[in-house]
Amino acid sequence: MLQINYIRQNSAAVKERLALKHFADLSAIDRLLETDEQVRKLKTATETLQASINAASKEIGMLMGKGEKDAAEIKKQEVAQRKNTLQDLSQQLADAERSLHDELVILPNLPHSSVPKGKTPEDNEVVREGGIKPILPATAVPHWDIIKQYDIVDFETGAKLTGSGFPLYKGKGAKLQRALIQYFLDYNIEAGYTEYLPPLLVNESSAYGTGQLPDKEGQMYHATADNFYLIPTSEVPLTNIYRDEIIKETDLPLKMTAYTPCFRREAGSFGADVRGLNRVHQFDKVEIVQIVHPDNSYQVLEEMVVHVEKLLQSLELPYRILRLCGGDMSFASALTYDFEVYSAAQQKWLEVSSVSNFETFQTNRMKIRFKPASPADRDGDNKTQLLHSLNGSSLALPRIVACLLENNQTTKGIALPNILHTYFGAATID
RNA sequence: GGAGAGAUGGCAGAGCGGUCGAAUGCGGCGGUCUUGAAAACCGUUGAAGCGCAAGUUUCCGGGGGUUCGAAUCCCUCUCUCUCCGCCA
Repeated sequence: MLQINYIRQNSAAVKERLALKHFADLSAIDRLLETDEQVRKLKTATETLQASINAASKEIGMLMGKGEKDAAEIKKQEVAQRKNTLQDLSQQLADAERSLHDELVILPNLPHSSVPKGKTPEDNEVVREGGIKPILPATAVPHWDIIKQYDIVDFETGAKLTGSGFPLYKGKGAKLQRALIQYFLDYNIEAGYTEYLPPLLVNESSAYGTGQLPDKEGQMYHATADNFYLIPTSEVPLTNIYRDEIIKETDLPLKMTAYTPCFRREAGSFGADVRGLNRVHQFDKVEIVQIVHPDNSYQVLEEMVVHVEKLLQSLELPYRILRLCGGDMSFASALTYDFEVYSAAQQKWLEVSSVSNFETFQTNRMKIRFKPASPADRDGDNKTQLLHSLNGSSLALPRIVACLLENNQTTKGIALPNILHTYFGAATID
């Protein structure tokens, strides 16, 4: 959620930034500022009245104490009248505040100055590419055929158990998942991230905190009997660990990692994109999250990008890094880098990671703040400030698996990259 | 699932319907003392908002109510703990 103070002071810039994100209704900003004006007027009026009532109540207490009952009675009547007005005013204030919140919460985050113009994925900017695209034999097939050949993922039985998009991993397929998860976690921990194993269901406040609610409700599975949501990513529980906390500056940065299954309803998706492991309702992902000082967040973002890049390099997969254009970015992000790996058999790029800086968009909702350590070394005061939050996949498994299978297929089986041999307990899947 | 107890500041823990944003202790920060440190002593120390300011409002788990006035009384929800039941 954007901060109203910022919008008030920078309305022209806000409009310009929102336009880059293709936010349709820029006049919403003017309406928002009007509502804000209204709220502040009502607030002043309400509080002045409340102050007079509080003062009168104290007087009544004193009069009662002195035994001057008649004088106290007169005061009571006065207060009763003012309370009528107060009720009216505070109702208006509550309405105005609700409108302000509703108008504010639908605004997406402002894109960073480096975000390229554009509306569709074609407008994303390729930052760099790495790895070597393999030259596959004529007999090469896509992963949905490979998994049948080696009997390692069974979609039909998954559909029987649950529904389509719930793969059943089997034998070496299951073990490959476990090997990748273990490797990714070890890699992240090595880089200073603390491992967590969070709940897979979260309450409404948590889903709201990271921005899944109110607008993306339909994307999550909802356990209605208890009003819990199945997490679409471990970003949700991880970031919410620090909801409503004021963090000591000396404890920064906070670096977290977790493996969890992720659940996505993916309502409305269709077509060739959804074949095999390309898009599923339940998948495994290892996530990294950082909560950092606002001065460092873009440096940290670059570090996270390099972190993920090296991970992909270690898997010996051809990849590219994209800087997403305004139209392709997520609601909450200020700057996003997508990682794609090249699926040689499908002859297309598959997104395997998305690394974003949310600046204060999430932390404002969650009230994740810090108090500057020493007021003396800054010229301003030492008011608590919002921190910046960032996250990225490191990494999401299904498409990595798809590429590993497709790009490494040989007549003697799937030749796994060196780094996985120990984790998997073998060099090939055959 | 059943019965009971509880939720107060970073932590622990008081709190009679008015003088309570809240005693006290610990912790934190600053200082005195010290070559330095410890101890001792002194001071200071919650958050959010409105206002140019003076100031003022709100917050004692969440929501609602009683009252001129609620941390304190009532209702309700959530959570925690103890005991019982069930269970990997």
